[in-house]
Amino acid sequence: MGVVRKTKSIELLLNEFKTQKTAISTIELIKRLKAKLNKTTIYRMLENLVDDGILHTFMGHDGIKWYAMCINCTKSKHEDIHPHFECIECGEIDCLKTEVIIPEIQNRKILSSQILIRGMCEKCIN
Amino acid sequence: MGVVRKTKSIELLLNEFKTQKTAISTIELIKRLKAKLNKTTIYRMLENLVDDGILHTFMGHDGIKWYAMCINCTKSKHEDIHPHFECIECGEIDCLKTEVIIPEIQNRKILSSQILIRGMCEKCIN
DNA sequence: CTTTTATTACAACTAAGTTGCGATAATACT
DNA sequence: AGTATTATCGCAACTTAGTTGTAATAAAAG
Repeated sequence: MGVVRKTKSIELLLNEFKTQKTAISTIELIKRLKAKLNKTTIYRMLENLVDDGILHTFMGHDGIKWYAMCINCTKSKHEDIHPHFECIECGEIDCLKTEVIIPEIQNRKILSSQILIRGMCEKCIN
Repeated sequence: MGVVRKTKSIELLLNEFKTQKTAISTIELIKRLKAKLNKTTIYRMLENLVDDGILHTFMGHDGIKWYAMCINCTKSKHEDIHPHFECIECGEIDCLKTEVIIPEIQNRKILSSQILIRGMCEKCIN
């Protein structure tokens, strides 16, 4: 349904994504905001913000959900077909601008793709 | 630790992967084998078979685990760096031979990558 | 055939995420 | 501004995938 009202909760949640450029997992958000927000509220807000094209979501390697700010997304068109990079050292995940080309496959129709690259980030490589 | 003994349970489980070439999710395996095997046993066997390089595992889009037979894997070297294709119509997932090139990224070290392509499979495209 | 110990079943648990519903608070309306 | 409407929120209870501890079972070694 998307976000209709400008509430304090939405402001609090979006503030997390404004002060941090990298992706944030649901469990991390719940941990950070548990003093002020109920986890159900957080789950529902995240869903609404994805509907509105403000956030996009993807899976980490261990099957938990991550969210990050959309850059060129609108309500109707999610341009989140970029790869994500997960550092195995610090656990941080961010969006990559790197374009990965998925070749056509005979007799199949590709609709979307999720690419999770794992390795060492700039900070942890040294 | 890997598989040490040839038990009826292992035979039953591997039989599922012999009669079906595509990947199978844990919940599907538990459903199919629940009359004969306990779910804990299934989870532990799957873990062992991955250790042995017989199966490889990856995440579906909804965060549940899938397993498939390895083709060129050994105990020490998992060559499962291929993409997986999930049909949004029938839900089946299979391994692709298609090679996807992940470009180098400045100041980062890539160690592995998971690629999940979603779309319509041969059967469902018509 | 006995002993060793990997394997299995069972029950109880954990953790991520969901659902239903009454209470609260944005926003619209007069 | 004051009231009505209804989106949003909090709480409790639930669901589901996966894990852990432990006693019983069964490969396979001696």
